[in-house]
Amino acid sequence: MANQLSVARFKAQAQVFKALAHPGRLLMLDELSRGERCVCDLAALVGSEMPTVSRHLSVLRNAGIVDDDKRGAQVFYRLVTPCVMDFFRCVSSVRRKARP
Amino acid sequence: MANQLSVARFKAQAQVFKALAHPGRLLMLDELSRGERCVCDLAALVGSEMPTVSRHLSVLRNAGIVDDDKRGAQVFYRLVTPCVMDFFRCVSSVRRKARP
DNA sequence: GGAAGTCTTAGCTATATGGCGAAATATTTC
DNA sequence: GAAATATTTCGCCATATAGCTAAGACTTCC
Repeated sequence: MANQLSVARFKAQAQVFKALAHPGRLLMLDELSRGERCVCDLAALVGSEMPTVSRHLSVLRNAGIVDDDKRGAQVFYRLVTPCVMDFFRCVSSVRRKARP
Repeated sequence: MANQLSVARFKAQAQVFKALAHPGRLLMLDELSRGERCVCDLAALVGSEMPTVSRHLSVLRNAGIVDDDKRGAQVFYRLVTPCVMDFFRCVSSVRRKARP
């Protein structure tokens, strides 16, 4: 059986993948790859209610993928680790091999 | 609001991330990166019952990440898209920026 | 300071996911 | 062909996730 150290490491890594495992969150990340956006912008983009979007953003923030910056009444989110976007190329190649 | 095409694309991508969003499955993928393994090997590795492991493997197979090869009474799984392993480096850098 | 705008938190419900044991299926061995 | 081995599928329960509305907190505008 695997040792505890690697189990803990994979548990932490799984958290990051879990944060990426939602279409709406990927859509928001794609948008954030072109610059910071406020919550209202992202809510309009994905077409969900603001509380829902706020929750999604907190998931991404807790995973260390985005960061927030409150300016006035608005909160702007931005991508912390742009390498996340590089995943998509590989994911596309995975998808081409997926069975329906 | 986002167009339907990109929504569909992100939905498919999210499926791949969802398949990666489990510590046990990451552990198995790490093992498979060193060569093909039968289900019983992987079950011993993660320390779960075989039905559980078999289910995890079918998730990975449906996502296009692994493929199976039945030889005799055993079924061997192997990594189809090794680029998946490259994710881990980036994920590590994400984790270092995550808030606890 | 009250109204309007922006965002988050809380409470609720519905659905998805993960684990197990039991049962079904396929293969080898005797 | 019966017993043993390897794997998958099924049925069950417990927990996690996602969406909503309502309510709370903060900022700006008048």
